[in-house]
Amino acid sequence: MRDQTMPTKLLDAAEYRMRRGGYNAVSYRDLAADTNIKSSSVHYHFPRKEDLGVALIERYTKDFFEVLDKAAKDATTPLEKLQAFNRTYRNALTHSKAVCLCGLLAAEAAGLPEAVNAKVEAFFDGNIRWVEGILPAELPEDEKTRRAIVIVSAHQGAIIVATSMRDANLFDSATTYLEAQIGVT
Amino acid sequence: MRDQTMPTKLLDAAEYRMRRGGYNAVSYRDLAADTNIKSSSVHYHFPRKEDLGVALIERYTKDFFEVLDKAAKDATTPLEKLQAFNRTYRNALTHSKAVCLCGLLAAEAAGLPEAVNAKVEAFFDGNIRWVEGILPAELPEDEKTRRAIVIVSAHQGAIIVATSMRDANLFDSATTYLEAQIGVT
DNA sequence: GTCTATAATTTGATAGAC
DNA sequence: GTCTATCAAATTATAGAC
Repeated sequence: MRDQTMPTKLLDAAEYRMRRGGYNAVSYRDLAADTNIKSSSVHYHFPRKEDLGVALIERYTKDFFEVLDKAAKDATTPLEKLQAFNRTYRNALTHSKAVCLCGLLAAEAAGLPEAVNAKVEAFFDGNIRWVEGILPAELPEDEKTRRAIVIVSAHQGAIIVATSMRDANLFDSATTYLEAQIGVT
Repeated sequence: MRDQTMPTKLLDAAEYRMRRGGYNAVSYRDLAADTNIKSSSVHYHFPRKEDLGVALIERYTKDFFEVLDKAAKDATTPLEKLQAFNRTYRNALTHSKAVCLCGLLAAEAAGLPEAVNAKVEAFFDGNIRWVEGILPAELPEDEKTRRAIVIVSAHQGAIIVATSMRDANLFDSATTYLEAQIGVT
């Protein structure tokens, strides 16, 4: 694995902090300390905090859908595809031991720059459309939309509840039940 | 309606701000301005911010379960009781146009005082146990727990997704589907 | 209970040298 | 690209008068 560029190191540090404490839990001085440069140098890469936030969500969203598409690559049935979606969220919880960046920022929306909120909305819009696309073709469009929203909402809620109760098994309890319903027409 | 005491006014202002921007979006100076006193006077009522946070979650939790029990008072079937639970969350979204205080603080947990996190956990624990209590008696305990977690998670997620997408109907789309499953044994 | 005054720290951000 | 130096504003919090 070759050396990371400074912007990448900064985004890594920012993602770690922001997914645990939220937007305001990330400061330029913390990021500078994390990457062994000075805070003024952080401003060179991301002039305003809003720029950092937007870049972070863009990378997070891109990575999310790459992992998701890879996980769903060999899946053929709606159930297998839903399991790939589930694993992608579960991996975020297991490996990062943190909530979804966009779930957290969505909750904090009122205090955030509009450019940041727009990127968060796009993440959810993409999530819902992806899930709509894997549901059984015979379902009517509005029913697909409804179920996609349930599935995305339940995954977002499950990752928050599991994190709060410090028990990752709660995530599986919540999402396994969803799987049992996916095939039902 | 008689005059509110200053602690109540402060908690009202704090709840409004915290449910929109999170824990760090609430400052003593903002609360002082909201209630027409000085920030040092706010410290008289809540010496440390942690005290304010704990008091706010305690009140929020008490109010939540009072509204919930009242809404479920005349409900007899599991479905009717679930609908009361659903209405309680939906009211929070409709009237406050904000996410659940505890859902937001759970997501920000890593940056918050331990006393605050403990109160947030207790809110979720109470939520899950309440829903377990309304599920059909013939279900095995572990299945009741599983379904309670799905229901609480889905409501938390739905309020966040609906807020982010600025469409309260998404909340109904997500939760109506849950209702259709409640009676299934 | 509320005020004035103030302390100590942190924050996002900029100017200009190397 | 990174540094030193600095800034203005905001933050939590305290001391002491009324």
